[in-house]
Amino acid sequence: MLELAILGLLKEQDLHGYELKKRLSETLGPLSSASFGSLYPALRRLEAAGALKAVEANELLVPARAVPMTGSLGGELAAFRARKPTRTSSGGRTKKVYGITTRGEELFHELLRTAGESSDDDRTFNLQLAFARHLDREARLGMLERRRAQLVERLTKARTAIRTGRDRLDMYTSSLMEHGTETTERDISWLDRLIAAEKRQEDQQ
Amino acid sequence: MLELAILGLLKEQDLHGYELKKRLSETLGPLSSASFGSLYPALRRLEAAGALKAVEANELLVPARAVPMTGSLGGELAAFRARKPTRTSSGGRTKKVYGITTRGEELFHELLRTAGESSDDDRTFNLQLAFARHLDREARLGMLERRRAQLVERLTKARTAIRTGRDRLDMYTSSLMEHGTETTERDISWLDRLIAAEKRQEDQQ
DNA sequence: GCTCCGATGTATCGAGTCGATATATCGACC
DNA sequence: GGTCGATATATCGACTCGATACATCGGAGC
Repeated sequence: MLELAILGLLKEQDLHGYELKKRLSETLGPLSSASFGSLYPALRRLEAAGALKAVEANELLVPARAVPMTGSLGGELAAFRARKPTRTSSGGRTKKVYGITTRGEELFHELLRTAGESSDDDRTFNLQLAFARHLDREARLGMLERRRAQLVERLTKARTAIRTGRDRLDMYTSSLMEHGTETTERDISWLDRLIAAEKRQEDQQ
Repeated sequence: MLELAILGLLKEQDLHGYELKKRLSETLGPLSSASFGSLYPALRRLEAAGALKAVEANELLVPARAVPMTGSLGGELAAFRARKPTRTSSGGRTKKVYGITTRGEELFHELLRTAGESSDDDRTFNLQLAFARHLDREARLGMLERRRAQLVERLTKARTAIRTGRDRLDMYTSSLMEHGTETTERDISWLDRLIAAEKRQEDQQ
């Protein structure tokens, strides 16, 4: 769900593709990554869906030297158009800054609520949690409980797999599975702390 | 690296697609998953590369009732050919059992050694470890150390991201990152135990 | 000044994966 | 006899990744 990440970041601030990519890999760290090969198509998809609009197409090709003091807008435009053909095809230093639309905000909340309902993908949940502040307490609690249930199920299956494959499993595989279940247990405890904190705040209102 | 998982499973036993899928999602659990949409193309790729060969195309369409006692092989074949066209296109209960070739064994070891050299993908490493028993101690130690280095780097980046984004981060995101770094720390400790065990055995020889 | 390099920036391509779906058979249960 | 769920192979469209192409800018070094 790259769309969710894009919309979430653009909700806070208008950004262009390259900057978006940097924030995805730095700020959101390994929670989302994403490459240009998926980012730019995603931006076009979202723009086509009316969730984004190109706020500003900042042509950095505009020379630094001052434009003649005629104040003529026509001259500006002519110069702009004249420069365009120098770009043989795509690319270059042209910035395309995107902003989120009302439709985009709606889509964002839609994705934030429903993503991860089917599919217990870790990265999707991380992304949802990273933007959980945009949800009301009830939806947030629902999301956390749903995730908890998924992890409990995963734990059950993992334990069954360990019990079933006893003896057949070599040292490395069993160590891997053991460590995996411990990690899942800790994830559940962590979720429980988040849920408890959420309910505490609910009571205090 | 679905190929690695397939080759690893077929190294132990000849299997057909559906059974392979079951083992991938049950035995190897959430370490690998894989869907039919990637499994069958992968099988065809491996077969085309000469890493696998179809050991047995078990036509379950063969009727259970005994063939007339003529002992005529020609009759058998004719009946077999006659039944074929009843399958309009693909699918059905026909089993195609695959076996690994010498070329496949080579490819397996190649993948086992080199996979995960670039890209610190968790699932790839898990898969490598699950088949680590097929490597010699030296290669195994190298693999573990390489993974350790990747996790340490990930930890450093994560800590920098937390320090950099202090204050700007809301409660949910910081909790997520905190929990992420703790998990990575535990992964490193676990790796250290595996490395230590490996070196202990090395000494005892 | 000049040139080369690395960061900035948009974009596409091929290959691989997923989830959904189509097709078909089998055994079991009512 | 008829439906249902498991077994089985296969493809489709949508999405993602990593590599690559193209293009410009700023600075470091000569």
